[in-house]
Amino acid sequence: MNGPDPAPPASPESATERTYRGASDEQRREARRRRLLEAGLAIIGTRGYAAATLRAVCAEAELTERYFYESFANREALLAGVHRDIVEALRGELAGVFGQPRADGQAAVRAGLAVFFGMLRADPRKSRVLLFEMLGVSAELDRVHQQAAGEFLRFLMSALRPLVPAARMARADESMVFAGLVGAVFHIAIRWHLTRYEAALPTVIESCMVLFGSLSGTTAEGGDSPPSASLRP
Amino acid sequence: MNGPDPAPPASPESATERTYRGASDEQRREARRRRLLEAGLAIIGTRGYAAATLRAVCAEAELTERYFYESFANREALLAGVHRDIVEALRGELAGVFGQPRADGQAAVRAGLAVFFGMLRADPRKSRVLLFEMLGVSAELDRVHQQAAGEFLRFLMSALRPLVPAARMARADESMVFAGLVGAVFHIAIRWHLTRYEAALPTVIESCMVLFGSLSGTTAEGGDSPPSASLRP
DNA sequence: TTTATCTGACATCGTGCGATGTCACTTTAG
DNA sequence: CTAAAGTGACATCGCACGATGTCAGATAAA
Repeated sequence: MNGPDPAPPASPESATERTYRGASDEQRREARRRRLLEAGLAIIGTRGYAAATLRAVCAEAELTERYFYESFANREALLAGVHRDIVEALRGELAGVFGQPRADGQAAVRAGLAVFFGMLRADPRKSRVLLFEMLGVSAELDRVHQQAAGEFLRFLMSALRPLVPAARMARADESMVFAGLVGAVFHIAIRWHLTRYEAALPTVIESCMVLFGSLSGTTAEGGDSPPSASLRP
Repeated sequence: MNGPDPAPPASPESATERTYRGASDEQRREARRRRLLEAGLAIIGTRGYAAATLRAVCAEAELTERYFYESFANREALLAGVHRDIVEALRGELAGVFGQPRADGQAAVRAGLAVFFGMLRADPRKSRVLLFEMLGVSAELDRVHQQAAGEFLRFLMSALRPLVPAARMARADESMVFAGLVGAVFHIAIRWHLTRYEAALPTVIESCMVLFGSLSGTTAEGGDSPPSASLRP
């Protein structure tokens, strides 16, 4: 009567597969994870990381604490996950802009800046996570933040580096200069956020281009005001 | 027998004045405050703001909790105080550099950068407080951080603005451009800190000057390498 | 229907927080 | 000397945190 292995009851690693409410194990896990990430973005992006307590996040996601630890080791991992989603969305769009080498590097950089600032203004919660909440939490997250800045740095260098005369970098460190430019863009974004996105998007982009333009040898292209030397406010 | 008001026992505001161990009320208060600030710098600057618990700070300062509340309303106020000391020390030294208008604006900026980066390298704890621990704690401290960046912005504009041709700023926002430069300097400082101050100070300064140089019309002054257009790594 | 898994609400544990209080001891003022 | 003020080492309170555990009821597979 004993059939050939009728049930695999205690399979190691518990590879049990079972549908529940019409969704597989993986699908349910992933759905919960996405809900937690969305809740994390909602809370961290509006009230800050300190307000993103376990219970607050779980209440926002309408899940219990157990499912938090199913997807994240701790609060910090949630912040890292939210940040990662934002950075990957940006990277995806920027890769489309900088993917193939363009003839006009400046135009590519303008398009990239439009993507970056456009996304931040479209969802200020992402601004807050990307620009404010990542620093000072832990050394690990500081590193992640720096790594994300490095991503943008590579895009910038790919488009801008061929335009920079080597003599300009004589006594400087090239990667440090470009890192400074990324910091400039970030800081301008921070100001823009704190001033509630008051300035127009083209003004923001052109302000960045002024900084980039100092690298490439090109001077102002369409100035209509006289080059008065010194003016006091 | 009842003399004319022999004792002012319940004077309002308790304006009692009395020396203790050779120091007045105010002097003792101030000494305790300074010890707490030093303890705060030691802990926040090495283990982070999260590690600066009330009891940890009081233990480091060799004072009791009562004296913490004598000088600070809460932990956040301590961080603000530590930050304020750092910013004021920097402002004092920078005021000496940028105080009177110089003939050579670039030299003034170089001197200012040397002060800034020199202080950070001399005490990396201050770097950490100034560049890492201020962001993401609270909206109030974000504002304080932004205000400190504004101080540096004013120094930078005072020395650099007369050199910038107005045409360069045609479609940009001037204060936004300078804010970007401050952000660039901060970001370079962050990288320098995270790489344990590996690069030489003059290299750091010249990397900043490359960014500033793009504003003023001046091109490279002492380049000894040929202006090869495009080079691949 | 029975059995095993999944789910959600809640309890528990240790810790640190802000805040306040207690009490012996030291130092100064009268 | 005596009384008052300053000091330091702790204790205590209520609360919320991160983290982990418990257990009854819902759901699907046998």
